[in-house]
Amino acid sequence: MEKMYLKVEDAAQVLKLMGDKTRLSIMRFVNVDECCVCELVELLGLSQPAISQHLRKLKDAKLLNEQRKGHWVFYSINKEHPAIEVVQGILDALPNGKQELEELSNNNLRIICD
Amino acid sequence: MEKMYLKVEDAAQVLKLMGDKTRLSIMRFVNVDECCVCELVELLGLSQPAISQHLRKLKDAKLLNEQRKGHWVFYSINKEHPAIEVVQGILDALPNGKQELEELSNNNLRIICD
DNA sequence: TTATTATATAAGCAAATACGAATATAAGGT
DNA sequence: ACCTTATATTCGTATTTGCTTATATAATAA
Repeated sequence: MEKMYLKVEDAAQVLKLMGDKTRLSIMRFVNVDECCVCELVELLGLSQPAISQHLRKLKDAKLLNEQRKGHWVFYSINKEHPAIEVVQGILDALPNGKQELEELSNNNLRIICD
Repeated sequence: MEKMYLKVEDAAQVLKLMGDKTRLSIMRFVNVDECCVCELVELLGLSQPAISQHLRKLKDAKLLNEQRKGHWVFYSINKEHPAIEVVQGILDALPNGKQELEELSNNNLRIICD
């Protein structure tokens, strides 16, 4: 199998999106488990519109999948993204969000749907 | 050896810097071989001040080393950077700059100092 | 010294960005 | 139908960004 290269412009777009600490942490969290907006608001300490706007950019770039479950909209990492290996390489170099998500659980702030 | 994680803020800074197609290509080129400013100007088709300003940002972030040789200032990738593995992972996913640098050579536009 | 070449810096500006406030939409419960 | 909760969108704004133009600095050669 021949190695596929990303286009420089496409890679730059992904890196620019991940080059913001809020969005980078969103990716850290959804890399552990899908998250709904209110969980990310809680985890990141920003306003709901701010989080929604970041999520929209990540979704527009196909880095995230969106799935509504009742009241909530859950976001998950898109493992089919052409740059997924680069994305995972980046996230692997960071402390993942597992611990923070567990703290959310302990405070009964996690949303469980199914 | 215990795995060292980057801080989210530090990683975000590196990604933001690489999230610009001009700077990302600068990194592609210096990853092949050290380059002077005028070579990068030629390769990237931007003004000398524009390139200088991009180089300064990369240098300030310690992603690049600077070395003067006579008239010229050569920039090379800093292999000691804490995020170097992430950086290399990104560059490995891109077509490297070898071919474009060879074309420069063929047009006698490469600067050879030592 | 003066001229030339390579690079850096400063100033100004248009475009992009990240945010909050206010408002709109969507879903479920009463 | 109404209310509440979760999310999205719109708008205004302060900040940042990437570039150009003009100028300054650094190194070498004549």
